Amino acid sequence: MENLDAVYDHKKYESKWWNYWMDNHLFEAKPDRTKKPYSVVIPPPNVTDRLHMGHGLNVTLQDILVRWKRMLGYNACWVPGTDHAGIATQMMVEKSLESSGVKRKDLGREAFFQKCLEWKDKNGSIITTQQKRLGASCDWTREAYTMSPELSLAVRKIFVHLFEKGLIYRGERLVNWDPKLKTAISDDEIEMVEMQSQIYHFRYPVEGEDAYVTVATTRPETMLGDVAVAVHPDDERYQHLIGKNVVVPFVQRSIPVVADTYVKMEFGTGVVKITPAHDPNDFELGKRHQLPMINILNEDATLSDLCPEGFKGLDRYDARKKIIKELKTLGLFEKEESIKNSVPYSDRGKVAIEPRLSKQWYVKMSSLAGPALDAARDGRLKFYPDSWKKTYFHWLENIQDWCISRQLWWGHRIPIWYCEDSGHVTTGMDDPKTCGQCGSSRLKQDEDVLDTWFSSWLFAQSTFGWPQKTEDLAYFYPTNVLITGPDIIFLWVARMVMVGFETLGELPFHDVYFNSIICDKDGRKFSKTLGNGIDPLVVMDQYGADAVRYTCVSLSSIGGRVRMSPSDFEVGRNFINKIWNAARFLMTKTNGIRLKPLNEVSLELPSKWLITEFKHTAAAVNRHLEAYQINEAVDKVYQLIWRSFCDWGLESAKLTLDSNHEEAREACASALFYVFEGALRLAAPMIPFVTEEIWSKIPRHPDFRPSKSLSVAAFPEGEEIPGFEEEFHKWELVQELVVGIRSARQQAGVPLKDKLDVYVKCNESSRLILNEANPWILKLTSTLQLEAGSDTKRPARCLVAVGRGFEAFVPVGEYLDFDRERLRLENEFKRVSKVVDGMKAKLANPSFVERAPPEVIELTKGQMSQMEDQLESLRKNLEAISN
RNA sequence: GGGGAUUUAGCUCAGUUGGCUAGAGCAUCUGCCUUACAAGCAGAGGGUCGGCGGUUCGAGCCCGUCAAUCCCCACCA
Repeated sequence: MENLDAVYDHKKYESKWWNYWMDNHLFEAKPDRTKKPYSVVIPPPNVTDRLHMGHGLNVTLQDILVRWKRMLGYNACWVPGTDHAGIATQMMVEKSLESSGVKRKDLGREAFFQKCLEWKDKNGSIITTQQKRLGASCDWTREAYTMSPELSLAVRKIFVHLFEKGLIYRGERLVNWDPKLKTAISDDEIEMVEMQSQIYHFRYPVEGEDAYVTVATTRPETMLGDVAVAVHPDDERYQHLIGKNVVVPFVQRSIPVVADTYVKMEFGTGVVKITPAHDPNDFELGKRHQLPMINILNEDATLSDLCPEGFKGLDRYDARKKIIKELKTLGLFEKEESIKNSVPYSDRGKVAIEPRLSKQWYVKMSSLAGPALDAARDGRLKFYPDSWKKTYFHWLENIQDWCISRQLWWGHRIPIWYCEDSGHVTTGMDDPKTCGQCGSSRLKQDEDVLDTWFSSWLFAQSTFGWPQKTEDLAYFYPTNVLITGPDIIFLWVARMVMVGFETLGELPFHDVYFNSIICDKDGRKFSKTLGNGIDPLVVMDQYGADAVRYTCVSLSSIGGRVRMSPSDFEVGRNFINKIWNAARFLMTKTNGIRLKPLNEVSLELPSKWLITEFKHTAAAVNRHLEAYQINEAVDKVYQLIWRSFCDWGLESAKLTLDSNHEEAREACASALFYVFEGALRLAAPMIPFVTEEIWSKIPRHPDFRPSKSLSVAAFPEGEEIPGFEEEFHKWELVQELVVGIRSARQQAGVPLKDKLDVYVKCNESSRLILNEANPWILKLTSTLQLEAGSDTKRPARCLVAVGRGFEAFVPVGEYLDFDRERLRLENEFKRVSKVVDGMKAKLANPSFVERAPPEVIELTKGQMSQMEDQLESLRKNLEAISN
């Protein structure tokens, strides 16, 4: 027999088993029609990412499900991969270039792209290395990357497909412009930040009159692009102005006063300045009134050449100051007020975005949304928790067209070519050489790249080979479940569903599990700026991957948020330590004992109980995992190993194992290994490293088929053993008695070393059970001698433990403190009488007896008579002690 | 403005279709170095399940309402 080290050294075993799994290709999956597939694609992290606790939880949840199904015999395929992260990567590379004094533009497109490739090769594998450390049982030979040739082909295919279907179009409209990154971003990539702002009131002189109107704005610099002022058509204050012109100061532009119901009379002054090129509402109003659009911003948010001297070239915020100053000089400034408003910020660039007029490529979404909505409505697509469905519906029902072009260099270049002669626009799976309309060869490809999500939305099919008709795709698609955060329900999940229908006419998955958002102990999201994050790598170093996995998952129920502090991981570490020590003890204690199949040995009561506990747990774990109640499943395993196996199983087994009854020892050891080995298999998906190490060292139980790794051993399913259920309840009685005696003794202050006698009053069937369990009861309660029977008399100077169907007297002689014991019994009496009163009232209620199901009534009756007996014995004992 | 989530022990949370005396971990208190584990063992205390109302024989669970906290979406001249 091999021995286990005194202490579990996670560093040593994690790498050992990882290498073993990899060397034996245990997680690789190929289509195999003899097995049922179970496939999952990972939410691809950005190549720029470092593992944080959110990833940690997400990866662990997926890994538990995948390992579980793999052990159940499914052909489990978990596809890993990363996302090229257009904006994030470009920012990183630009930053590192700038630190050596190089600007992106100076380098040029080709060279910059090359730099990005280099950066990706060097840093892009960090996150995947970290996922592996957690034990992610992906098929790592399938590692996907959104800019790989295969996935790029899929991107090209869907683009061409949508273009030809008329669902991709180029439009000139206002986009969310990130002036730092100098690119458009989609509506879903902006974040509204509430802040204290100033609103400025100033005057526009009415043309040809000695009058003015007062407008209010938070962005006065946009006045240089004003093309009208608007009032409500019913506003009596301004009727006389409608149709007249006012003059924009600085540019001396004469602009009309228009009437539009968009204007709210009660807001501000009731007059709105209209800047169609820089405000979405103004844009719409401008279209209604055929107003011109004046683009006053450059791509870096400095004022454009359309602004007058003195303003052009100024940064937007400098321009704001200057405008105010000049308005004051002109006597047109009225006042400023402080208000709270929300300002759109770029998610990535962390600067205020500007609505800016530009030409971009869009996907028309409304027709794609239909099937995605239907699937969720009719239940083919399920969310866990279900409440996210509303969010999903709301977004899809109000879906906006998707701006997919980005003014970046890092990404999939848009496969669109413009003919410089005819202006004809073309696309295709192959790069066109000549214009399809005029035959000219002067073609120019679009400069922009595609939104990164335009590649990751295809992840469920592109990673299996789409658009090729591969065997992988036929076998593994659709995937079984998507596990991700609710924060990307629009950006990713909904779009995956839409493109799933569009590419293969099928849902990409039927279940979506949304994992919790991880917060610090004060309930704040982890963020870099707060510095409140817990680095999974640090805690893994400290406590081990298994401890981190266990803690993470046990803390997070489905959905919601989970508060986490670094000390929480001690719980996980303690659990790992407990299993390790249990294994050590079990192995040394049973050294040399032959293990036999369970049907060849005669099992003792506690063994039968323990085996039944294991079966119950196994069934519950499968049930919970099936329902995505993963924390519940993990908790069940914890309780089995710690509470049932260690506290009761091993403790009571000590007796038998120390005896010289060889057959009993064999039976006992066989049962212990049967359960422990099974528990390891139950725990393996959750804590794969430590279980694998122990499993490799413990002797093989003859009831199990050997396998080359615990990772591919059979997962226990909890089929019951006939006749054991009754034994199970017998031991439960024993447990109640043991706890009762221990409690009475301890409360009375009897030292453990003092062995006392116990006299139990109970019925005949209980007596038989207690007799059978006699040696264990003695052992577990420091009892010298136990007598049980229906006519047991209460001895003098004793403590009493009253349980379901028994009364246990513990004569303690000197130790008896009458007051203390009386108080204890009184409290117990109060507790029980409360319950009895409740039940009495229930049974006295005629409608309860009439309408409740008979089995419930029977149950209540049985409980009540039992509790009345308890109450009666408590009363008698109180009486006895008071005399 | 619209939608969602949460509220259960001092703390963090379970509680799976309404039905056994509401559970766990941590923390606290008490006693133990009882043949593996003090990162442990044994015991104890602690909850009118956010408030109110309703449905029901029966509510932590279902409905309504109020309150608090948080999140998402929309708007913000």
